Amino acid sequence: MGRREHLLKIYHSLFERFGSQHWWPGDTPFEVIIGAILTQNTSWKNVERAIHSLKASGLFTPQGLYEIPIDTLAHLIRSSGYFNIKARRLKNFLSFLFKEYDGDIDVMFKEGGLVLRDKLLKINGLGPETVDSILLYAGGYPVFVIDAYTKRIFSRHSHISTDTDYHQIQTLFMKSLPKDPHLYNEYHALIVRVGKDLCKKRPLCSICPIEYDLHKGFKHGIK
DNA sequence: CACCAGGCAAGTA
DNA sequence: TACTTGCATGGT
Repeated sequence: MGRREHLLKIYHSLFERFGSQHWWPGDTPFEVIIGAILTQNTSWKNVERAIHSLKASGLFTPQGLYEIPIDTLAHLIRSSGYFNIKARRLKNFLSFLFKEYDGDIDVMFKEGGLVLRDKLLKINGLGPETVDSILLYAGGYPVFVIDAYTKRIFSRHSHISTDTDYHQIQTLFMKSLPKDPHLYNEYHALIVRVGKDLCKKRPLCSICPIEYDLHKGFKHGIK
């Protein structure tokens, strides 16, 4: 079985088991972007509280967050942890948004995917996972998001080695799978879903839907 | 009590 | 370049 078929098979078995994950939770692309920054190394539960606080402040708009003092912003997002550094990261993004696109998210997403990705990566505080989450889940670009769960699960199941870096893993998925934002959306969300409990501790969990596929002949990871 | 959560940048050698 | 550390709340 080829890589494409195998990755699709894993996807289908995950989808069959867990169903649609309805990602990204958020009412607007703006909210998705803010959530992507706030959820860095942080549970989504704590991020929800922070977003709730931001909404309650009445300033949950690009303009509102652009204008409030950074200390006030830090206070509002307290529950998401790392609030000082995240307040700065939000400010960095908003400064970029106003400087480049007059504060208009829709205008920003008119940029080509590769161009926008490079620009976002230059913002201090936005790394590859945050940027790709923004592109896929807020902008609808066909970009596969890689995270700690993806690395852990797919290395444990021998599809990649433990030292395969972000870009290599992303390339593996994107070269193998059809360039479909909906597929990338659901696949990443399902990986997070299965990583949260099933694949959490054991090197290979017998009840993990991915393991079933593992012993069917797919042995080559990259490198 | 320890450890983790939908990372990233900065410091050190 | 390759490691290590700081950031910080809230749940288990």
